[in-house]
Amino acid sequence: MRKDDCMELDERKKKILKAIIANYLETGEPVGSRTISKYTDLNLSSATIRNEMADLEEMGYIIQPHTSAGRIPTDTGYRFYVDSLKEEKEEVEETKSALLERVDRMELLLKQVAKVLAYNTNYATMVSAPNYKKTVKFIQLSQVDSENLLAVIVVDGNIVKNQMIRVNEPLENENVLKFNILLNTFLQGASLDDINLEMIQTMKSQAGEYAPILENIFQGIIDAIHDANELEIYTSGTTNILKYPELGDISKTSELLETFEDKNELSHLIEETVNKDNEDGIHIYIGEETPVENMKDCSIVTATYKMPEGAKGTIGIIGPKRMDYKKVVNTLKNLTIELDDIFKKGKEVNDDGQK
Amino acid sequence: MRKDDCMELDERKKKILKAIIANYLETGEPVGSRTISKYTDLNLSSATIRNEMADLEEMGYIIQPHTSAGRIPTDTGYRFYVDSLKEEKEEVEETKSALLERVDRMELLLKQVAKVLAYNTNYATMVSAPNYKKTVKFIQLSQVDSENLLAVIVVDGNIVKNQMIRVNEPLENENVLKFNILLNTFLQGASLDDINLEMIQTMKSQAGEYAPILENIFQGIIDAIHDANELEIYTSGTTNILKYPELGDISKTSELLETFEDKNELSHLIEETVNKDNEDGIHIYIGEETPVENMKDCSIVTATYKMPEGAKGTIGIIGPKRMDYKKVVNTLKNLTIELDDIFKKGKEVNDDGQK
DNA sequence: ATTAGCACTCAAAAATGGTGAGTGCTAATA
DNA sequence: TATTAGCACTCACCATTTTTGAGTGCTAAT
Repeated sequence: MRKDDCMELDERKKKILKAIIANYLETGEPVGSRTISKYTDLNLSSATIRNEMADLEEMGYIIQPHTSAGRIPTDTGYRFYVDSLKEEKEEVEETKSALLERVDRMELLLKQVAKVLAYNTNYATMVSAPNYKKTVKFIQLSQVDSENLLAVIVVDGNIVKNQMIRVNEPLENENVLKFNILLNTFLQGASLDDINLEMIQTMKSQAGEYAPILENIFQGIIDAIHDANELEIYTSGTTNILKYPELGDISKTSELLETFEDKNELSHLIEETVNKDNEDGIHIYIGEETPVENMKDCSIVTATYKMPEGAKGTIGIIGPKRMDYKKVVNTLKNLTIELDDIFKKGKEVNDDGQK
Repeated sequence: MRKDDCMELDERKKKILKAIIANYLETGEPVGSRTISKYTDLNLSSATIRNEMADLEEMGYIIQPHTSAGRIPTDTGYRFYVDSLKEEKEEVEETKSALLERVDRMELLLKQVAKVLAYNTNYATMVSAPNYKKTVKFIQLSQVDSENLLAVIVVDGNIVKNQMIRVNEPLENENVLKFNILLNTFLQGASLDDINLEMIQTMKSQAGEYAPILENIFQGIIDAIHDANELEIYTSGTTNILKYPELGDISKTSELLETFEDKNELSHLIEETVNKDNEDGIHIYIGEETPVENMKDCSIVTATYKMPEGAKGTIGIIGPKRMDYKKVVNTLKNLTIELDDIFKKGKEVNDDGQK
């Protein structure tokens, strides 16, 4: 490196670096100079390549797992590769996912998306429910038996929450009716934020002698909305993680699996991806870049889908750093497009004549 | 073996066999004659033990993984050991599970049981919902928006099922009311079996012009009850499976995990344990004894819990054959007792004054 | 019936050695 | 000046051998 020590990669280096990484993605073996010498169209001898590789190593793009072995990409290397992919013309090919028939309940739909994604990519996948501020669409209180009131709360997106409420003595039928009217009058269209002390007071005063019970009911409802607001995450294909022993020893893999089962950590990740929006909604975390401790040896690719109301959710995969980023990104894009479509249609259908 | 070739185990052999297995359970290493010679209180030289061990091997209780190694138990050996445990005085010690506070919803309760069990035993655990014939306790139909009817169905045990039903045009309010009365009149207390063609016909005739819609509603309700009747299974601690590499290579482990995720196979197993009842509700499957193909290298221990109505469910663990059976059985017994209690109390509370 | 003693076995660990892919460096070349 | 050919060197990987030690079965003595 005489010319210019702090210069950026010149065209040739780029080509070589890409070739190295592409090759490594295919084979999983450290790639040597001779291989590249033939692999690329620029006719260079292995010696020249070796010099260039030495430079690339010095710059931190590649590394030797041990002396006298070929090179493998560093996180920085992967990052370069992934970024360079974006500049290429993208032909979003069709992914097979006719599986995605119309599903009524959000939960089933998302679970299915997770499955399809896992099936298509062979990685561990996660799908988050859209994070919009849920507002109450409909509340129904019913006396189930002498001691149990059932509050059924439907929030938009037709997510249904049930909440059993213990009461000491059964309410009379007409009182249940009254309550229902009261509740719906005040709460329809309300989000969690809207339910403030003032509103509660007003409602209590209107409930008269049943105010104490109302207390109970409120708690139930708040719990339910709270519940609905919680970031729900569905995962699939977690056992795929076992297929990539490069992720390290069993104990690490096991920790990874636990992180997945747990889902708490995942929700951080997902919140980040949703908030840090960018052009096409695709986020790629490589190795150390990931915010989840246990996944520093993996890569994470996520995509954001949007609902017409503006709510957003995330679908994503987690796999080894050595992954077919092109294909993964493609699949994710396709799925988000499909999801967006489903929601758009759902919207059209759902809202006709109601608002 | 001169005395009597086909004789049962004499007292000494039993003692030795137990010692071998107990030791193996602890260490996981093949156990040799010298170890036993010191381990037991019967003062015998290693040579004598060796002779006895040769006999035990011939009888199929233990085996050498290779010549000139110690012995490890066969499935038959484990079986003997486990059976002999039963005869001992059992002091059911307390397990720590104050975690089990009162939980309202069955689903949460069972999930928690699975967790507690996994936490206490460090094995993969499964818990099945009780399998009683669910009967409808309460049905509520409501118009959620212009196109969606929500059927809320409560079956006993306060399990709530929601079912969105698409309709082409909204029902008038009073019709919804009518439907509710109609539905509850006919269906309250009915099990899935009770809903036959005749009943449907009768109801249809009473529904008058809305009969076609009824069709739709029925399907929804049948689906829901069906759903409720399905054997639900909750698992936990599945990653514990990774901790026991003795279960074989990664690919086998991975298959096992998939079986667990899938839950279909598990339901067979659980049905069997529930039906093949025995004295204390404990079932132990060792190795080849298990009905699930993928688990031939594991042991499965299950316990049955009972609800006052007679419904039964299963909790169980899956681990390596080399497992602390005593502790596991203990933990299971404790948990079932606790579960039985919870349900009994629930019953008392629930049924007062209703029937 | 039990035991001491001894030769034998064999898995697992450690030592050994060969192979080859790949490197860095130097000197020759275009 | 950039490229290349050539060469010595490194080191993971593999297969083979050696060593070790726990454990056995058998026999003869108690």
